[in-house]
Amino acid sequence: MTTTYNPEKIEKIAQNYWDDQQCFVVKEDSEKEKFYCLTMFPYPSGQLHMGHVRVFTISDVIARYQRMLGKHVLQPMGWDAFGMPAENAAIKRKIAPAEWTYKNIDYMREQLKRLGYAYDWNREVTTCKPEYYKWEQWLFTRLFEKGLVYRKNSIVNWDPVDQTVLANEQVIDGRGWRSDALVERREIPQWFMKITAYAEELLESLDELDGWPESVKTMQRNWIGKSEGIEFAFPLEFKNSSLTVFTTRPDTLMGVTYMAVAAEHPLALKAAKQDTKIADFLEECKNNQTAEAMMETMEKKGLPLNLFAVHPITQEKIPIWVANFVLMTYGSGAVMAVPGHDQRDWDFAKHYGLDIKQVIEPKDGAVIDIDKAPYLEYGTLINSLDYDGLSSLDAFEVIANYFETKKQGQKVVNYRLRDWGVSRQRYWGTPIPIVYCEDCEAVPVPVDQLPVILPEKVQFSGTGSPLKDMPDFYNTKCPECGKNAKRETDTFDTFFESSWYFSRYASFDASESMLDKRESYWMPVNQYTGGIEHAILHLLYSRFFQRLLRDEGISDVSEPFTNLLTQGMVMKDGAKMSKAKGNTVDPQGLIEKFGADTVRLFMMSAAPPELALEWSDDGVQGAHRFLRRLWTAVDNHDSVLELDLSLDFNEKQKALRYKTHKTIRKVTDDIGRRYKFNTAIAAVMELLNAINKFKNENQEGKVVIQEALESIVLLLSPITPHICHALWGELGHKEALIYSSWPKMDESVLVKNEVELIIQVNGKLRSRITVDIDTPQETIEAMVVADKNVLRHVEEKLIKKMIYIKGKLVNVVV
RNA sequence: GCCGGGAUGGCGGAACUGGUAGACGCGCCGGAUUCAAAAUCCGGUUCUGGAAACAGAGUGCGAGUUCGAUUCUCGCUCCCGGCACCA
Repeated sequence: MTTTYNPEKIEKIAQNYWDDQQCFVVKEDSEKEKFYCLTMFPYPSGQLHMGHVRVFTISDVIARYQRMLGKHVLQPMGWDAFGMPAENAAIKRKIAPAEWTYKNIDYMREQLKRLGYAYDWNREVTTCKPEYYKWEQWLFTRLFEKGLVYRKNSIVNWDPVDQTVLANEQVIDGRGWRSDALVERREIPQWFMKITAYAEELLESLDELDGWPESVKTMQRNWIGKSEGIEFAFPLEFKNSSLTVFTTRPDTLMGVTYMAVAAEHPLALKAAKQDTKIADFLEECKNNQTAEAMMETMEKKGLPLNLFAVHPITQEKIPIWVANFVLMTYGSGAVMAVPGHDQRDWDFAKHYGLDIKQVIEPKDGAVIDIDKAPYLEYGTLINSLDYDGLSSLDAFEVIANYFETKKQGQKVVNYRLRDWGVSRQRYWGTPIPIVYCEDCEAVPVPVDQLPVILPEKVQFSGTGSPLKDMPDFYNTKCPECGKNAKRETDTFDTFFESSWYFSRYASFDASESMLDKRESYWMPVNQYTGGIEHAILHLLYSRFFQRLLRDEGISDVSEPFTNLLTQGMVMKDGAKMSKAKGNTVDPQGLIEKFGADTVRLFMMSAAPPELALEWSDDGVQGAHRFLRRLWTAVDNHDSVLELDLSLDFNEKQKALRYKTHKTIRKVTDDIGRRYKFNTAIAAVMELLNAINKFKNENQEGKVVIQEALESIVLLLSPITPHICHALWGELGHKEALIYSSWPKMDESVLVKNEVELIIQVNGKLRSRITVDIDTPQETIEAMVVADKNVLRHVEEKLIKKMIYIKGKLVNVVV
């Protein structure tokens, strides 16, 4: 009797089975090797999009595969629930962010369940709940006591019409996205975490992260941006003060022809008081956007301050300029400009007609025209008085020593990494647990008063945070002196929540502490999967947080993620699929039409995980067709309950067994080592094609087909678990597939004594011969020379040599 | 601008360690089945020439190394991601 493949029905049956048997609920079990398989948790934006389906399926395939290897697998799921879109929805739809968020979570949880992921739903973590954010408030107050958090002024994008702070994303061509008003830079006090205190450790331990992609480690190294240089002062002319600069190229010291300071630098601010042109320029700089990409790509502009520094060695007068490209946040906010040997200094000098001096020449003494382009390499010093003839490297030491002995400067290590600004002038986030008191200043909220709960019933005006209009929230008593005081109304950056959620999954219901001893069973995460767009910020902050937890004594782990898989984005119309860009494809329709297995299979077969995947609606059909063919193949087969593989098989049967075991080997390697699910699926498709071509003649044939079909069902089960659950029963098994182990390939089936050799003439394929694997080289060469396809291409030409790669090819060079 | 990726048939991709370019799938073409269609099954499908055998070209562009390069080196072009308040 034939049945048809009905995904909706069989998927429900499989999911109910896993649910009833609590297959994915895990407890700590020291008897078994644990495997913590994690994906970056989603922001509950409304519906799942294809990027979610892709990353969750990748992780689920790995989790189910590891389970079949006998490991004790934890795969949790939760919600990165704070964030801007909830506030936007609140303004647009007049619905409170909390209500909108919880509704989205409920909908998306159902979508995830429909896709059949092997999650332990008992451990679900939602970051906007007080029982979660209470612990980051607690940690923050601990770090406050330790001096690892501090408050300082920093710059934000200010929308003067909406009277609100804008995210970089909300600034479009320098204007506010709603108001269209020109955005201003505004300095406000904000809270910072001292990630720079961990810069060296975060950098060094990258070397030991063998399970991370090299590209991500390189990005993090460059982001931390360690550079060794010297810091020293240029005295100011006629003044009893000096201008401190940092340079990585002290060897070019004699080539300094001007200095440049940032627009926020005290010297610039002072000069502006006497000169309206300078004041206007600083005013103009206030419209520069805060994003680094904007700073770097804008036109380089500057003005002389009519101030001069004195060169510490030559005593020459050096003009000081203010320039829009100098960053107040890096080094000392001032640079010594060496246009002869720095591209940006050169561009600026050319534009304003400043001197360009060559002080380095190439090691081979080649003559270069410094007027055409700066010379950026290391070399030999020239035009540098006593230092002439020194190499750049030697000069670094000599000049550094000169300043150190004169006590005018010293060698320093600088990092590009800046401290993490965690304050956000937004409502929908974790309240920063600080109280401001007139007498006691900033006071952390004591543990017994935590959590500081974010009120969920709010009205949104669209201008600024509603917390600022809620006296019930911000009016309080000072925890130290008891006087009337005001709460901080800023909230944490949402990266705060996502920097430790992975540990909380292990101690998901701990109510007395942030983490408990279950954390040490599960952490670190064995396999972390997520988008490449998180290569720096999220992954670096998480590595930082893990060290904070370690140094707080609540974790023994330093590195949170042992292995990292960065999956490429799902693109549509050439851009990342995202809600903000409005180019999303809703997976729901596809699931309803074809079933979860088809969607999972298609996502995994369309591209390898790391590659960006350009979405196309075609191809889903093909995946579905394959599953139907598989269903039919099992349906047409009479199952053999006892697999007797010691039978005497004929050549055709041996050939199918060879294919079966080669496929097991390939798929095991593709899923277990390479994470190439697309080629694993291709190999399984080939095996099914081979089964369908196989003409069965007898009982031995049935055994061989049974073996091949069982292999397919097992190999595919991490990718399409529902159909495999059903087919496993069809094949005669009483015990459910979920309890099966990963198939083992039989080496003896793969022994072959004949091999096909590729014959090339001058590297081009001309013929092929099949020989016994042990044929001696001389015999093979004789066969090659006699081959008529080879002869045609050799003709009268002289054979110069023959290259023989055993078991692979012969190349005849003429 | 800086940092990290990517580019292979009509399309998604394969070729893992320098050794058969195009596995597998989509699409398309032809055939079988059908009153007809859908579905299914069989065959073909890089381009050019050829009935075929076969020949030539071919992995973004330009050089180089090598018996042999999609793979390594150098120089470009274009696209994507990140650039610290999108998550």
